[in-house]
Amino acid sequence: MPSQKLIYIPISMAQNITKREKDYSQWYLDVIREAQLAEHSPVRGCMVIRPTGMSLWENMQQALDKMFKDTGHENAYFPLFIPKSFLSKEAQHVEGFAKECAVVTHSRLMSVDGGVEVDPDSKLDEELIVRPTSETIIWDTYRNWIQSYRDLPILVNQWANVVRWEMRTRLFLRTMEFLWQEGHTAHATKEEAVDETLQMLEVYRTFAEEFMAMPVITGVKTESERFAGAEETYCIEALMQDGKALQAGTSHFLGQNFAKAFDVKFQDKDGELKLVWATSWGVSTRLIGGLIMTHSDDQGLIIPPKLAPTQVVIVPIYRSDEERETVLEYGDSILAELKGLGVRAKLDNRDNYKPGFKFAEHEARGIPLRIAVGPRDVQKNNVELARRDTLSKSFESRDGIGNLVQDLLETIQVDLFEAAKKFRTEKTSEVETYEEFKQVLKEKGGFIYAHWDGTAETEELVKNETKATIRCIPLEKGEEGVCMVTGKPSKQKVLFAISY
RNA sequence: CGGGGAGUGGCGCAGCCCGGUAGCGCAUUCGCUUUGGGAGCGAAGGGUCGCAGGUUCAAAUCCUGUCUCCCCGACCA
Repeated sequence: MPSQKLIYIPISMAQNITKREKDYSQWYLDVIREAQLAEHSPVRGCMVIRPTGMSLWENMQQALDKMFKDTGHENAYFPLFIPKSFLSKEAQHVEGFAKECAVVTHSRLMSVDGGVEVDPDSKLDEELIVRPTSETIIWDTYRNWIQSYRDLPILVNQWANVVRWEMRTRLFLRTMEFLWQEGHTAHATKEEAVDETLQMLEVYRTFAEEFMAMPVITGVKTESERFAGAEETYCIEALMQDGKALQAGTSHFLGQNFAKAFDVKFQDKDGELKLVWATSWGVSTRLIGGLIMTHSDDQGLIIPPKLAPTQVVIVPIYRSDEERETVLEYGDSILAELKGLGVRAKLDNRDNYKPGFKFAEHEARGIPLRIAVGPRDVQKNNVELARRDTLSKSFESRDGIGNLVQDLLETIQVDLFEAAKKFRTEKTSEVETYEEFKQVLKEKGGFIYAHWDGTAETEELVKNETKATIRCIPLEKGEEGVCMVTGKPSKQKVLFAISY
């Protein structure tokens, strides 16, 4: 776990900064700033994603999108605005989102004394809601797309922005506007829809663990944590370095709720008119927050090789123009070799920064591997290779560097996952009594497995008394027992944690 | 939305208590010297002190309102 004190302090600046006490949030914000991922926008609770952050997101998008396509999905795009009446068609759905909607009421402005005001004459007949999620507008559309069982399944995904008027925001983890992907599928049978829900949960698990190197627990949400309008919400839960849990992705089995609300029926093989079964699933830019809080250290961000916009940076070291020329030529040849192997590499030939500065900067931005080359290396046919995750350095032969880098990138990917998993294991406890639960939560935090009687009352009680919530009922079945609070029977232990 | 803290050149801050017209470090630009872990010296540019009112001869400083950010609660991907 990072010391939470400071990252990236130029010695010359230290005296100015060290005065400031830093907590985990501040550390988190510092990583974002030093890695140049994002910043606050002039609008409350929103953020500007900088190119560095965007290319990271694009890599995540690309990997996810491929996994969606591989499982038979297609991309589509639905409108940003949802007529107010649509939202009220599914009772639970409105209830869940009503409190956090941005509402468009007018369509024009007018000049008044050099300023502008809303033109009262432009009031809309029906207000438009800026989508907090797209189930309603999509199911309204699906009604027209679906008549026969031959029209099913519909397997659609949308990459979009959504707006939720949050009371309290946090860069990446909870912004008012965020980028995400939302899959919306329609099926002829319940079994097929349930299978789809579980399949997408597995896609998310795979992405989190194999690409983000972020271990997750898969499970089902309790009724109180369920998505508004869903029959069942599945999720992946990750553990951050400060011991708090992060819901990293959700996959919902929506039953026939939206089909009923939007009157989406199909004629089946047997000639009968039936309601369509639905799923929806999504992950958002919150994943970037999860990535930061899983891997970063006091030197800054650490990006797993598979997602890193730049996987290897080559830093040339030289004194004279003559040396510069030889070293850059040497660096270029390495760059060409790496690129030829499909490695995302860059040569940092900026002339206005010294090598030490570049080392620190690339570390802050989380580039997995660094190759430093100077006159001595050229002479010996060497390179200096430095790993971001372990901060270790070694000298390697120039020959075969491409393959070595490829291997090392894979190693780093695996090591990051293993390190995160080790951390999670250490931060995971299993308790039998409520006393033990409270003590562990206070002293150690992290994930706690405990028996629960399955009632919302007990869940609520634990939440009120300890702030810990049931993150999920793990899919991996455990043994039966008795509830730590009430002593009533429990089918299996559930996962508790304090969450973001 | 309730409680606490904060908004001053691009970034990080001091100045505010006790009003007198803005300063430091970093960054930027130019020059010379430097370059294997965040370079040195010299010179230069850049701020109507979050915004709006008020008090005053005079406001970054005092008063009121408002917006935004951070932390703690309630809400949530």
